[in-house]
Amino acid sequence: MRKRRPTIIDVADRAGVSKSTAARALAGGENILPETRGRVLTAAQAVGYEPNHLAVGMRSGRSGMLGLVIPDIANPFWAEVARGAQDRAAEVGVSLLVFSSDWDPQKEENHLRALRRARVDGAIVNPVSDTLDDLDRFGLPFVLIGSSAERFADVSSVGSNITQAVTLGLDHLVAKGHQAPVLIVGPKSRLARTRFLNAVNRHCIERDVDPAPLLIVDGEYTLEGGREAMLQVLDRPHFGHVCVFAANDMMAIGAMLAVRERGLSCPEDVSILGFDGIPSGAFTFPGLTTIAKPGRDIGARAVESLFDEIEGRPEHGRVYMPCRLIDRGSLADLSREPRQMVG
Amino acid sequence: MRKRRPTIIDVADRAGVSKSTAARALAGGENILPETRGRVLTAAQAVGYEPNHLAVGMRSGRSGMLGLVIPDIANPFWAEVARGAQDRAAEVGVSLLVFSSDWDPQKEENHLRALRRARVDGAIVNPVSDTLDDLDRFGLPFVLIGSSAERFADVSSVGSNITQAVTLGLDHLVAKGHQAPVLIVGPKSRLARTRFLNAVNRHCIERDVDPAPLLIVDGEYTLEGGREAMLQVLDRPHFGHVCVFAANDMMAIGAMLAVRERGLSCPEDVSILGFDGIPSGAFTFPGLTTIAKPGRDIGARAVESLFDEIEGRPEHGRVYMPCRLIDRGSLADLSREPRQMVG
DNA sequence: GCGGAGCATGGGAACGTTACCATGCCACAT
DNA sequence: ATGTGGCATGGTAACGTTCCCATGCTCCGC
Repeated sequence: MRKRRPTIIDVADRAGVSKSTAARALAGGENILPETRGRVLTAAQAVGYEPNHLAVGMRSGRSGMLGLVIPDIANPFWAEVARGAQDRAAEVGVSLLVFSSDWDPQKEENHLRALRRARVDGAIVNPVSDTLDDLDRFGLPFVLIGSSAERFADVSSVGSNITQAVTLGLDHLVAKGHQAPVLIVGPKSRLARTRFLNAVNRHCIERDVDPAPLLIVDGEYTLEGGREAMLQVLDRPHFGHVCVFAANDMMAIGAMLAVRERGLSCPEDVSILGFDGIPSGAFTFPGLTTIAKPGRDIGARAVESLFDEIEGRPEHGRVYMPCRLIDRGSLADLSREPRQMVG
Repeated sequence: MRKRRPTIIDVADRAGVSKSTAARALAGGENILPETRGRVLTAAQAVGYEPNHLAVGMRSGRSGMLGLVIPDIANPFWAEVARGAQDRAAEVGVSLLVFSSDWDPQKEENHLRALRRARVDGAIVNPVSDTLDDLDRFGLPFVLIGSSAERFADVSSVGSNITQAVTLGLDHLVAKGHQAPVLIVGPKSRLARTRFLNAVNRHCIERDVDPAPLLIVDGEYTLEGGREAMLQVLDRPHFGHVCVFAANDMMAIGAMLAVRERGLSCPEDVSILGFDGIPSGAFTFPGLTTIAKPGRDIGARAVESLFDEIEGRPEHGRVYMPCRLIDRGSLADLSREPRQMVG
């Protein structure tokens, strides 16, 4: 037989006051005798009172919970995002309901329904569906995250700053003496591919370089996709040091495996630059030099924006979080060596 | 101005019935005219009714939420556990409140308090504190997970089967022609170290081998810890092929880096067997052969046990989930080669 | 000396749901 | 014809909290 959990009435009784007074004391409100408050606090401690958030949410309309819908909590990047959101939410005593959608619109819809029913105060969503119907029906404040959020204008969203990231990467390559990197990018269907290539083009034009001759190779956003793309590159006739900029760390690591498979070595024969910043980039040999997306910051900032949204001061714009370079050794330094004239 | 969310009364009014009848129809209960139920369901659909779980939880005493407190959601193993728990919970329409304790008893306590206040129906906890005080005070059904749970007897807990895992690993090593592996284990203070070594001893005795001569090397449970341990092994005078069984994938990967650092190669000169099954074990070259802990299954089984606990049919014992071997190539096959006589 | 301001406290409604009991109706057996 | 049982439905209390208003008291100024 599990015993009943103490309520504010138990506290009030023990302190010899009414439940209104007990509530006032616990809320730290005004108009209460310090001595009375002390009695109530002592009583609450004594009976082991814990406020019932269900009741609070019911009465106040604020459940103190937020929803987080990401593709997969077991994916390192999304786990980082979740962690950032969690930490920021915990600072203000808010709990997070976490769901994984597996890039499946049906699951996404189910999860959003669960969030509506749980009466979360708002939600952070990496949208899978092409439309915002489910989210509109959501009828609650929400903030989108990730690159897929960029399809929707006039909605609050948080993502990484691809333009800045690409600039960072390409400038670093140039500083290390590399020219015209081969670009290993995702499949044509993916929005992220277009945005990555656009950023590269913009950067080249800004630096007065013609982006047209850059070699672009396709592949799935996976280890195997990167490996195949790299094999394709190595099997083309080529000359001198090869430099590769992969749109994703998985592909970059796959490319590194391919290099070794062909009996070449990184970074002596091939330089590889990744993009994501997954921790396991440190597990390869040499460690993967990459541009890290600020997953944790994105999660934290999304919670921040969501609070704004909830408080009724929405920004309705996209926030771009800056990326940073992690230098681990997969890039050769050719800047001291004699330049190879091309063309 | 955000408009009020429809309640069961709105549904009842629109269907022209009382809220009792509406509730019965929605609950799919007995004693209701099929035609009436139809009208109610249509009305619910029309007004976009979503049951308020806060109110349900308040009235029924079941919030439909579970708590999950793990060390770090950004750690691949724990992310897998979370994913497994999530999926199992979602099957029955239960939501998960996820918290990261960072192995910090203070944070653990705060998270448990948050769970109590949210009135979750139960919690799954990887315990950090040495005592169960916080959990006892929890006053709710709970299930422990992970190896740190084994400190506590007479409590429901779920973890991986270390004994079976070690048997699997050592038998596999023998099948590949290896003898007397060097054991790279964690620091003396850790409980997991003892349990790992005990399992090795038991296995040796069972297979009629003297475990005494096995070389045991210490290190932190990190990449660097594994690297240093391996360097130590390689710098000792040794002879022939070296075989290493690391108690953790991170250490195994660190060991692999050390091998390459000394100009040797894996698996030609050194064979390495890991333990954990983190996905990034596939990123090394060669891929890490390892014994995978069933993180997802552990999470799912913990939810299962927690349901039992909640329903009042507690088992109060430890469940050991079987591990499996992932063969990726970091072990040389010496079984066809001439045996090296030792001693 | 008395009215009213100001403060500490108490009483009660409301949030949305479910569980229980009451009501009214029809059909069937006596 | 009348009691009885079963079934569809309605009414209402209760879950634990907060918020608003009422009450009673003290203290101050006229």
